[in-house]
Amino acid sequence: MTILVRTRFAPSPTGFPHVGSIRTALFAWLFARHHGGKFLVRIEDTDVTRKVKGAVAAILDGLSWLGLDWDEGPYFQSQRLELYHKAAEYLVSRGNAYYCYCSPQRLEEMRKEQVKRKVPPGYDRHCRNLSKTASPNLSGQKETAGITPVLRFKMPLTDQTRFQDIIRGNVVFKNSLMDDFVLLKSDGYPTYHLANVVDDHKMEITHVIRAEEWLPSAPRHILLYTALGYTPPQFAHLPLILGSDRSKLSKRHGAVSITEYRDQGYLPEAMLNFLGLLGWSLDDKTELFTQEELIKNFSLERVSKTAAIFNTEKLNWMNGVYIRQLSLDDFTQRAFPFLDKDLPPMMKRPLSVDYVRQITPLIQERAKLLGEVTQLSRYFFVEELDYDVNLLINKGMTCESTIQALEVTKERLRELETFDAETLEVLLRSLAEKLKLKAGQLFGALRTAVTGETATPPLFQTMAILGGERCLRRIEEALDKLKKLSV
RNA sequence: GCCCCCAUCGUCUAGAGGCCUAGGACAGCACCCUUUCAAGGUGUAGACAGGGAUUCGAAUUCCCUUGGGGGUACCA
Repeated sequence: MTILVRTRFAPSPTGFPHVGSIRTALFAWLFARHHGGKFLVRIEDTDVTRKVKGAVAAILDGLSWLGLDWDEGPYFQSQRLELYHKAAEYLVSRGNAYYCYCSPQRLEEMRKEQVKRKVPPGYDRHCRNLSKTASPNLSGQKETAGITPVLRFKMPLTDQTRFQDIIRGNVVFKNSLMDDFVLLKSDGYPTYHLANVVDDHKMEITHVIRAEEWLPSAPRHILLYTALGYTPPQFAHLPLILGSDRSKLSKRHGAVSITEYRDQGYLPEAMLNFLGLLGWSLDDKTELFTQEELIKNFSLERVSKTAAIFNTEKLNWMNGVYIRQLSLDDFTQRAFPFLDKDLPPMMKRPLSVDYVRQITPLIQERAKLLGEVTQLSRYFFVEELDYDVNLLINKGMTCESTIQALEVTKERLRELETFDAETLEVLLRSLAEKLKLKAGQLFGALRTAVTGETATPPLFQTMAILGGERCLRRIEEALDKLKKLSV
């Protein structure tokens, strides 16, 4: 009998979807899909104070954007409180949990004291034996005095807890070093530990795939499963994603939310590919994967143990590869919203799709991000060019020789009947020769005159799209600038 | 401090005792192509953290040191 694989992605809605957490989702999803299992989404919203509005929608958007579809959920822990309370009661009845009346102040002082004395910090188990040693109605007294207790797990004082992590192998923790952690907070919500264990069991999760930061909690969870009479699932603790300074990737390192990457113009295919390779690899050479190939080849056995730095350079390269692979229509369609958003608002809308489609072939292989498209093609849209006159004067040329070259060119262009790239090339190459200029010198001056840039797509194609009229006008303007400079 | 995890080029990684004078990719550099910029091509530089042990033989196994990271909450 083969067991159906069930994995889950369990983010807390305390912020926007971090690429690290999305990478975790991706691996859990890939694992489920590879095994023909189920993938579910569960929102761990048990911290009322840290909830961020819009976070759930952003998380779900991020998943959908990458094509990570889920079979169940999203479940919300805040709607499942009863389940956790039942589990808590069970633990109390079995003597595996107890109420704790210690005030936050007392706990804080205790912690300070422990740090000062250099002993391992942790709850001192002050209330652990309260119900047995004190009078039976003590709890009643405390509660009427306005103290709402928390529920703590009664940690075994001896022995060790060990488990087999799929990625890390055998891991062992001493029970005596773990404190009696909180299961139920005084506001009635469960902590992560309780809710997570109860839900993973109830949802029949077979493989808990999560980041390494959870590794130290794993033994607590295993003890909880056991105390609850559950069979623990398999665990796979993924390596962390680090920022360039080797600390856990965070806002300080720049963009961390998957939605930010989307908005900058990264392609979901590229993002998926890149994230898939962060901590996992197939072999020593394959870099490019489609979603299907990722699913087909993914395995937890090939996930590395080492934390990985998020390498934006490589992401950019990969995104460029994916952009170049797009069909022209697809690229145009994807670039369009960026042009629409980034071009000056006073320009008339809607933008001409036909015109945009003339330009995109020239931009496609030059853009690494869709967000760069506007900047790379501005002069095709904006009438006014703003550039430094000196850029018109190329190496080995003077203001005068440039003026002369542009004057002649202008005249010749004016006589032209067909203003296409081939005609322009024939004309301008021979013209450069006649003017005794290197092709680059003439073309360079012309390029700046016509686009205001020193780096553009091939000149003749660019001019053809711009059209004769606009080119002549811009050459005229360039000449004006040059003449002002020479007086 | 204590606990846990990890350790191959700057970065992502391949490597599961001889195939390794350690392979690939990004980034770097050089050259080629070329009207500029890209793209592409060719080439180059660049790593097994250190020390022991096991073995005929170690990047690969074990131990120690060092380094890095994570955890240590009525946060997840």
